[in-house]
Amino acid sequence: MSRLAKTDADMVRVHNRLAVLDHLRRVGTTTRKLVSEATGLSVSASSAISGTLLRCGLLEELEDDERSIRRGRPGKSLALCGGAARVAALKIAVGEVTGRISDYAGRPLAELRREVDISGEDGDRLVALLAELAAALLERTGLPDLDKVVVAVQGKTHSDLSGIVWSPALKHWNIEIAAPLSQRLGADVSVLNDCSLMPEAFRWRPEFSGLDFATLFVGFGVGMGLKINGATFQGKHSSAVEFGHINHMPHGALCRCGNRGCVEAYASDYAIWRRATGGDAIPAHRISDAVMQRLADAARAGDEAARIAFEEAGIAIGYGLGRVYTMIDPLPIVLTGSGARAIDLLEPAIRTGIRESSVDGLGADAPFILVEDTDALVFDAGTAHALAALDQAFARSAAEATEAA
Amino acid sequence: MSRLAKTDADMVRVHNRLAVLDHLRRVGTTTRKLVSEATGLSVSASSAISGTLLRCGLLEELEDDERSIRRGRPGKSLALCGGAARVAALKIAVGEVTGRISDYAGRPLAELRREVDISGEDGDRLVALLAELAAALLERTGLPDLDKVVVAVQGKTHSDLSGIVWSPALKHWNIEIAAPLSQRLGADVSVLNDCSLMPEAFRWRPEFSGLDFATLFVGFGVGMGLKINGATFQGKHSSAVEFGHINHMPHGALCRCGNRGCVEAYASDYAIWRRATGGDAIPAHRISDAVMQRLADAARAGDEAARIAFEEAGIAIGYGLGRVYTMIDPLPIVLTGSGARAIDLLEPAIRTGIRESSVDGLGADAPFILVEDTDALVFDAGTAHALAALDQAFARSAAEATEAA
DNA sequence: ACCATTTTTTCCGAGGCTTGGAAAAAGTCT
DNA sequence: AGACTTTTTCCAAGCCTCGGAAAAAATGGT
Repeated sequence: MSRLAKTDADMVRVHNRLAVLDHLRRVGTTTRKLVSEATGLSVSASSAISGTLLRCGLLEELEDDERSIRRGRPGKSLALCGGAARVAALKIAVGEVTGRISDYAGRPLAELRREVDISGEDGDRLVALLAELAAALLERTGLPDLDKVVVAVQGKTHSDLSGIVWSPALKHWNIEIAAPLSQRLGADVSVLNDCSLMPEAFRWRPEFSGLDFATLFVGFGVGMGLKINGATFQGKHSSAVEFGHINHMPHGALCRCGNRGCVEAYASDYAIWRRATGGDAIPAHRISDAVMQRLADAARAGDEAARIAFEEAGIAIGYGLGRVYTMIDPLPIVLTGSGARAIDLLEPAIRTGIRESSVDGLGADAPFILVEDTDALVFDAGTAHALAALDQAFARSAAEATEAA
Repeated sequence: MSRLAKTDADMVRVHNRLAVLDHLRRVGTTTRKLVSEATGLSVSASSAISGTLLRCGLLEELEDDERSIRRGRPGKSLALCGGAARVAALKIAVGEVTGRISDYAGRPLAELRREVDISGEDGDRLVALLAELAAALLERTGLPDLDKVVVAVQGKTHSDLSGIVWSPALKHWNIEIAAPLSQRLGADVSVLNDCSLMPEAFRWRPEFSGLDFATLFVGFGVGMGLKINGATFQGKHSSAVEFGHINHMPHGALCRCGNRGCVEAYASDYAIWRRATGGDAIPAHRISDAVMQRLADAARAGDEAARIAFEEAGIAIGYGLGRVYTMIDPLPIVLTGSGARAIDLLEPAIRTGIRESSVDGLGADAPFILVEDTDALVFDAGTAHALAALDQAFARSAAEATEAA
């Protein structure tokens, strides 16, 4: 019925603890005084909150032996205590399951990759595979258990973070992951779409602070993540921001999703490949990075068919971005995937597409930021998402810890 | 630097007062007990806050002489005190300037319409015209002054709510409105795009509570408003959600904005008219509602050219919605403008368009809610926006009022 | 070495807002 | 008129944060 709920002292406490943790995530190491300046809290409050978090074991005081430059009592350095918790970011993709485990400070502890044909797996076996991967990761670190797990999935996921609706990596539909995996691992599990999760990787990076932007993956598929009004966008029904399936051309090229004219049907690896090689069917298997690399080299060397394929891909991406810009606003783009490696071939066409499809050509000069390692980006994003969830939980539960002291 | 700011008792007080005001806006009249139940506040707190707001003159106790049905002490009815403030919603459109003044309870007090050719006006004269309109409205009500004014504009407005970037109603660009009009009227002024403002009209309507939806205006232009994650979307750079200028067809029909293939170039009055009459130029003058009505009747009577014109309009709208749905999520649509009157001609094509352009045809069954009176919708929206701003201001300043008592 | 200076941290009382329970108020029902 | 029920008010208590004072920990100068 009513939309606005009350607030009380509890909320204030939770919010302010979160503000302190958030500041620490941004700067890595700080002092009570600096916390006070960054958050606007009084030094007394900053000191009190830091003390509580220290007693909870979330923070630790560092023994810094560097002689201070300035006069006066040097501030005691505070940092997130890595040992306070462990999180895992797992990734389900075509033909592989990968994962990274990190400590509470965000430091990676171990990474693992399993190349397996998972296409035929049902829910039970997929969960078992993920659990086994998590166990193997834990074993490498010698640590006992996990506190939070994020599963990033190629494909559409449920908006309640419970599992997979559909994935190109799997034949089965509607696979429940979160609940059974959570039971196995004894940790909270969230399942999200890999592309829409990507902006989380920049959550605490100072150069992206307060900035709205989009992440764009161009590869075997085309996907987008949106950071808007300071929050990573999540749809109500599905993982959303299906940029690859925004229609580019009515009744256009055939897309994997069954529709015609999607951006993906022009800009994904398979679309570029089939356009360059003269077909119009969807290849049964994934086009390898090596093949795409050769195709790009051919285009650079003057192969007309290849050049046109990349150009049309760029136009489709550009029109898609222009449409997004018209709706939302021009945004900087973080670009990753095989498209990032072929940016020299794509960029002019992308900018042409934006210019032709947005009012006054707005956004045609939006900056592109290239990220080479897509896997690392997804791990960073999943880890950040997991840590943010933990911070929230810890800020809430620190109430009990206060009494324990 | 840091994103999360501190919270303290002041914030709690402001937030909770706002919760009480918000509840009152939703239900109209309430009691202290009901406030407590709706907000989650204790009855003591609810009573204390109500008392403060009463002393501030924002609320009033009603003498309800109806005999209570239930046993026990009857709750004393509380309602927003209309006399606490006055707000105006002004509207700038092609060939007219209109306005409505309302009291703090949201009751309309007067409406006025000036049909004038404003196309050649510069900033000063436009501000003077608006000020004169506001003064005339005030005079009708016999009230002294305004507390908040919202100006809804056809066209693009600055995201800082300061004025107009460009409007089809005006020849001049970049007209500053808020600051000079505010100085004249002695009230805070906000300038917003009419279409993106529309969702505000439903801010406190119970059937839209907590619901994300879009408002779609189809008429002389095509515009959209977006309520998303509980907030009315506002772009960072411009008024945004330029649905009418989302590209429908690369290199397609010529649009007023200079681009080719915009949704507006297929779905607006002028687009439908020129398609039906066989031209491809943009008519110099606005197509009247009467002409559009006749065109619709012709289509219903079997005129093939007219039928196709409406069908192509529907397809363009449908593809546009499908693209939005693919990005965000399927949303209910509140439809208004001449397009709402021709919904019988448009709807099948719109749904076809959505089906062909969204993954799995998702959203093809999204509900359409028709609103006949577009002017009233904009006034409702402007008034709600103004009242929400006042509530926020009052909740903040009630601090001083506490001491005054 | 020693003391003044500077800066950070801790400690303590005060103030503000909400809470929960008790008391008061204002009706209905028998 | 008295019992009962429900709403409202009143008051002590609990949690935060804030501001200032005191303590702590380093540097710089003599």
